[in-house]
Amino acid sequence: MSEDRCERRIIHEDRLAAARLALSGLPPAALVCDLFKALADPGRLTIVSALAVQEMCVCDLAALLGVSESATSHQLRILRIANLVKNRRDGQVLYYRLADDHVMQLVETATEHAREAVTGGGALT
Amino acid sequence: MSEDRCERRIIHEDRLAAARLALSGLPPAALVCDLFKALADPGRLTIVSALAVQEMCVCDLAALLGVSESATSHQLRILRIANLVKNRRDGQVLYYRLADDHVMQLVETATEHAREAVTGGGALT
DNA sequence: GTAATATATGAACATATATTCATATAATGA
DNA sequence: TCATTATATGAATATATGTTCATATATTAC
Repeated sequence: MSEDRCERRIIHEDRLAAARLALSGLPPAALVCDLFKALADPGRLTIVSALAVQEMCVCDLAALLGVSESATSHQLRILRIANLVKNRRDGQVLYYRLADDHVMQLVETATEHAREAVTGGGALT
Repeated sequence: MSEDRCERRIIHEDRLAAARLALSGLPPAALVCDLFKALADPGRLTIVSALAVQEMCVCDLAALLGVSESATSHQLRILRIANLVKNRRDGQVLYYRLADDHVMQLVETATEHAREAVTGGGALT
């Protein structure tokens, strides 16, 4: 009759407590995670990298990605909701730009990490 | 008979060229993107945040996340493949730790961004 | 050697996500 | 006002992803 949910092993209760304490001071993981989710697509990452250079409109970005403007607009919506990009209207055209410095910093750090993985992290030839 | 694939509008060809040039100097987006994908899950992000404090074993992490050790191990594999975590064995126990400083830097920047979105980015009451 | 513990991994299934297509909105020009 | 251009968005479908369950591997104890 009893539930068996509590039979988990806990080797280091002290570490568990320390981890819980540290996590309690942070925003919910799901919230922070949404930011990474927004960057976790090659198309959206390309958009962000391009916007690091200059602001661009939807049809430019669509051409850059080689996908439809509709698909591009959907991607931009996700980036907007995650507060990664902003836009300004000039007539019929919406120009997108990065929302703040965090975005570039994230992409730069990730790019650096990727470079090291390719360069230095390979097999010990 | 002809394909209509080339009818895309290109408003700013100069910007498109500049973006292409900038992108050509970067690692492929799909590669960098894998890093964000690895962090784009609340469970994995929680693991990384916990490992920022101290190294932990699989069953500790499973207890922390409240999921099975199998699920935790699958998540750790993804983090390992993305070069975000490393482990060392002590007897039967594998202790996981962050792979390098980039990881913490990424999570810190993202956390900061999330905090600002909640704090400052809210509606203009 | 066998048993037990800690972790890893493959397959299957359920959910999440990205693109396409059709349609809606917003701004401009006639 | 009507047509056109630029972008946004909803629904549907196809693919990707996470968890579970069963099983495999590695280490230690006996």
